Amino acid sequence: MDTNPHISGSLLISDIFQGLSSKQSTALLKKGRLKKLQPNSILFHQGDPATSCFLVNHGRLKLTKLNEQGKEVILRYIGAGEMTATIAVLKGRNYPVTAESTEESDVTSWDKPIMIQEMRQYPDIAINLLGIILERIDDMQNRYLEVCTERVDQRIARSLLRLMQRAGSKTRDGIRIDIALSRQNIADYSGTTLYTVSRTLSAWEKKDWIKSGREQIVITNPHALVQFAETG
Amino acid sequence: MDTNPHISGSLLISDIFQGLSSKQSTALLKKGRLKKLQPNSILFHQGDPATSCFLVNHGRLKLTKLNEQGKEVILRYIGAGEMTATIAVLKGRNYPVTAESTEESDVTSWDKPIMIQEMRQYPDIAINLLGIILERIDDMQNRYLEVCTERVDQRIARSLLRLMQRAGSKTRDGIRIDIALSRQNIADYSGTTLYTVSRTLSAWEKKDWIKSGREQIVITNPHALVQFAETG
DNA sequence: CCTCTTGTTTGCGCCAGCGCAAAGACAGGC
DNA sequence: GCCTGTCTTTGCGCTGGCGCAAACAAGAGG
Repeated sequence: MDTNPHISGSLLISDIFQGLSSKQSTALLKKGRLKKLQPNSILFHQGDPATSCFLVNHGRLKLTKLNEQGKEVILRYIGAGEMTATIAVLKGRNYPVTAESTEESDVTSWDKPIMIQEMRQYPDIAINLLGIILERIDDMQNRYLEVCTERVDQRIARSLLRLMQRAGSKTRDGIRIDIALSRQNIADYSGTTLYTVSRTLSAWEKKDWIKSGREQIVITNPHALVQFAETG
Repeated sequence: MDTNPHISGSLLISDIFQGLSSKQSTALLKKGRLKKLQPNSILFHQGDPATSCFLVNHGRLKLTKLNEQGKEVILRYIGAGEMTATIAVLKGRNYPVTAESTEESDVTSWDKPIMIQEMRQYPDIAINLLGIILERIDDMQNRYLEVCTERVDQRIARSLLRLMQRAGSKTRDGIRIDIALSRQNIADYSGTTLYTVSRTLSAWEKKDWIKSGREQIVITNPHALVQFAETG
C-alpha cells in the first residue's frame, strides 16, 4: 500500500525522519548519494564489509540470506521509505544479507562516516532507528515462531498475507501483491519448496481464495486465508 | 562463559553501560528497582503491556513465545549483564515474549518514564542499545535461516553449540552447559519435539560427542558437533 | 510466426521426523 | 527406604512434505 509518487514526497514521510524538520531531512538526503538500479541487480552481497547504508526511494529490494550449503531464504522485501544495512554499517560489520532489486529502483546511500556524523548531530535518528528495528525483530521472532510451530500450508498463507499487507493494491477481483513472485520466491519466503507452494496455491485457487498467474498473486478471499492461517 | 562474582562487578561490565563513566553507571543502577526471583517464576507475560525493562544481575531468564494454539518456542536464554524488554518499553508495546527465571535470579527493573529520561540524558545508552539489538537480530536471522534450510539434527547441534557458547563452563570431561535443560527445552529451542531430541542425543552419546544426564548436557567433542552442524 | 527460456503443474515414490504408548531412570519429600 | 512425580528412552506406525521427472504454459526475442 505504499504510495511513492515522487522522491522528495515519499522520502520525507519515511520513519527514519520522524521528529526532524523537513529542512533537516532534505539536508540529510543531500548528504547521500543517489543510485539507480536495473531490475535484478545486486546492491550488496552478504559477507561483504558494510560500507554504506541505504534508503529505498522507489522500487523494491529483496533481502536474502544463504547458508553454507547455498540454500536461500528471503528475509524481507523492502519498498520506498524503508532502510537497510543501517546497523551493520554503524557497527562496522559485514552485510548479513544480500540485497537485490526486484524491479527498477533507486536508492540513496550514505557512507559509514557520514551516517555516524549525522546521527551524532541528530540523536533522533538513533531513536527512530530503534523503533524501526523493533518492528523488524518483532517480525523475525513471529516468523521464527511460525516456522517452528506451524504447518507449511499455514505458513504459506501467512506469507501471502504479510506480502499483501506490505505491497498489496486493490483490484477488481481482490488484492494484488505488487511484487513479481515466483513459486520459488514464495517458497524461499515461507521456508518450503516450490513444489509444495505450487500444490498449495492450486488448491486455494480451486477454492477461489486466490487467483494466480505467472509470478502474480491476487488474493480474492483474504478472510478465508486469515482464518486458515490461524486455525489450520 | 559469563562470570558473575558480584552484582556491582558484573553489572558495570554490561554492554549497556559502554561509554558511561562508572559513576554514571552506578547512578543509573540506583534509579532501578532490585527484584529477587525464585526459580521458575514469571517476570512478565507475553501480551502484557510493557511497563518496565530489565537487566539480569545474577541468574538466568528463559524468553519464550507462544502461538495461538499454545505451542511454544524458546527464543533465548539471557544471563548476567543482559537486558530484556528494552525496546518494547521504549515504544510502549506489549511484551512480545514471556520471561521466566530458570534458577534463582535477581534483576534490576526500570519503569518506562525513568528509562526514557535516562536515555535522553545519556544518548550513549541508545547507541549501545542499537549494538545489542544488532546481535539479537543477527542471531534471530541466523536461526530463522537454519530452521528453514537445515535438518533437525543439525539444528539440535547448533542449539547445543550456541548454548555452550553463552553458558558453557569447562569441566574435566568437556564443556558443561550451565542451564537446566530438559529434552523438551532443547526441542523448544531447536524447533522440534522432545522425542527427536532424545533420539538424537542418544546417538551422539554413543559416539562420545556428548554426555547427558537429567536436564544436564556436557559436550565432550565440540569439534565433531561443529563439523556435523555445518556439513550434516 | 516459431523458438528458447523460464516458470508452473502434477504424478509418484520415499523418508525424515512426528507422536503415541509404555517402560525405565532419577530426584525430592516424607 | 519408599513413594511419587517428573524426565527420559525407545519401539512402532504413520504422514506431511520433499524432490525427481516430465509435461505444460507463458512471455521474450528474433
